Amino acid sequence: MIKITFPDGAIREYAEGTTALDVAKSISEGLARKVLAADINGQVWDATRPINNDAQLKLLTWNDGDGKSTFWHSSAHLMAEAVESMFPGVKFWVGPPVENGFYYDMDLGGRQITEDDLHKLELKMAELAKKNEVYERKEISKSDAVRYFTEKGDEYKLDLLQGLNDGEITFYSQGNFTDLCRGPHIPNTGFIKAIKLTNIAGAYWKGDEKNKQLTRIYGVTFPSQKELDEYLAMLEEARKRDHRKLGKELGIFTMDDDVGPGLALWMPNGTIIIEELERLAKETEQAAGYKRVVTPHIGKEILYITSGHLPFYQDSMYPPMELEGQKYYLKAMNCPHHHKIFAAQPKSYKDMPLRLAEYGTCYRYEQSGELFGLMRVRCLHMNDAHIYCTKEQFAAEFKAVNDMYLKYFKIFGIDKYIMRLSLHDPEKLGLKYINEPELWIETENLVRQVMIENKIPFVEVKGEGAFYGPKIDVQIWSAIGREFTLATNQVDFAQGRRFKLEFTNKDNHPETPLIIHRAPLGTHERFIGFLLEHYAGKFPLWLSPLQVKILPISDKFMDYAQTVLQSLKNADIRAEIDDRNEKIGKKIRDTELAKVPFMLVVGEKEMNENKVAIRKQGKGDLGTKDINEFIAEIVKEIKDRKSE
RNA sequence: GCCGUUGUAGCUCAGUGGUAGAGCACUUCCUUGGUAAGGAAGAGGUCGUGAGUUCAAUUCUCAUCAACGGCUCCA
Repeated sequence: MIKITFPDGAIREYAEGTTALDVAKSISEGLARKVLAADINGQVWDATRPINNDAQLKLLTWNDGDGKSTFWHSSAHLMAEAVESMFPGVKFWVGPPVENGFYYDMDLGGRQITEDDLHKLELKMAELAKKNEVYERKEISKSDAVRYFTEKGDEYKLDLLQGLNDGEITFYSQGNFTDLCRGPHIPNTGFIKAIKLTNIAGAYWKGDEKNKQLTRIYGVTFPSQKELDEYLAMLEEARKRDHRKLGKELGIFTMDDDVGPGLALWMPNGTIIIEELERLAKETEQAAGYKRVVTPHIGKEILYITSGHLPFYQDSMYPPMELEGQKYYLKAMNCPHHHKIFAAQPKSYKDMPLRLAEYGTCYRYEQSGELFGLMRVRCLHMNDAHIYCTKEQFAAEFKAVNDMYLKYFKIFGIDKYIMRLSLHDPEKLGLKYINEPELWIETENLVRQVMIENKIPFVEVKGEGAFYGPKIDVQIWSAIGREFTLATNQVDFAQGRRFKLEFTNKDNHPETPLIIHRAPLGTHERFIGFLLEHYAGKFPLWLSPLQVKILPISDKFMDYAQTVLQSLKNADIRAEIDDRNEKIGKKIRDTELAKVPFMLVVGEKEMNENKVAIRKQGKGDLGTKDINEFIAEIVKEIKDRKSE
């Protein structure tokens, strides 16, 4: 007998070789029908795999992350079985679960798969799922595994085998499909009741663009049709929040073929938001001791040779223009210009820290396939600043920048984000990263220390650093689930020396400053793209391009509407009159859909009492008020930048 | 940049080897209406661009540009 310990601490005895499924059955048949896998001593196992020793056991169902992953991993195998039946000879690479479903990478041997095929594959999968095919686990020796895939001529699985040791190799089979796989899997295919293959994509083998491109099929499956329907409805809702759709509807920005890809044109409504954001940034930075500067959009080649950007990023800069025998580049970053401002006058330790801020316009020749609405563009306006400081000042300055992030996040009600400490990859020193191994370690520790001391939660990721130093990136997600860096706070130990930046320290010796690059509001493009999705287009009052719309009941009250408009304008409130020849219901509907925060309905009653009938977007009728009282209230709301 | 898909009116989308349609938006007229769509009429597109096949191309083929879904990349 063996002892099984349950999550609640209960211990029960079972025969040696019992399975998680047996355990579940001993509790209830209903539970057994839902068990997908089991957590045995912290490892996820097949529910049907014999347990031979005492163990901690947690039964995993659809409601557990690991249960879901197992379900989707098994679905990938089911899809592979269907693909193999339709495309004999197909070779598979890997097929893992992902955040919302699974994919499988495959080499179709020159054949093409179409959207029509996806539907056929779904039907085939459903047919196979109904057979309740059991996922069978088999331990196999490395030599047998190598022989199996050599006979099959499958170079991909042979490549995978290279990295595995004898004794840790398992095969899983269901129906006619056998795959090299560490598992685990759900008990049988019958659990998979609802199937949607979402798209076909190319994916480089091992994620390296020099390698062959494989075909990747993405899909998602569920234990019931209802859950699939809910998922599809959720996607539909997300699409409604897509900043590209909302940006067009609300007249925020537009793109035009004749201007060029990735070059957003800010329309009047979008420009109002930009100006409000810049006002916020200016106020905040001034209070935090920053000084504003303005620099040109271009610079000579030598500037970017000195900064060290050119060898790393030449391909993603717009090609240079030649004038007077000199090459000029459109600036892809503001730092070199700012460094030159630092260098323009001699500095002493008394000038430090020096914080130079600019909403700088940068141009980056991003790869065509990378462009994505406002989130990834070729012309961007960065909430940029560079802080030149001594080593002693660094921790306080770095923390102050982090505090500024948090202050902004509070204003915008941003609570879903992750701070990521982005580190260098030692294997890519000299290639992607400045070849200063010790300085890397030193500054990375410096940043890590600041984060730990200030108890700021963060994750660490290797290979995401800037070429000149480590950074803290704030990661956010767009409405359709793509991950983006919203803000960034970077340490630079390289450029100060490269530009021979110096200040005279207390001992009257020249010293090179540390530099912090920071952009808490990211770029206007990405930030407004994010805000559109964050607010679903319903901007808070202070950011809303149009704050108040006046809706006269009929044109008899147009004169009164004009006096109301004038009062609002005198208080710097962005307001308009809906002077169309339409009924009030129609005007309300259109103004609601345009997401204007306040509507003021004015008719005979209001005119006689010098009042306005207030209607709030999404909230409906709020009753009447004296016009000055209303103005006083919303002026305060605007000034406080209330996010609701 | 790579793989795949798409491109018809301002927007959302039908449609066809014989040079095009709907709804909304827009304009005009009627209506002057009290909290999410009043009525009528009208205007608007060389069907992304270029070439080829054809008696004839928006439709078929190729190229190109752009967008979209991914991959790679992101100072």
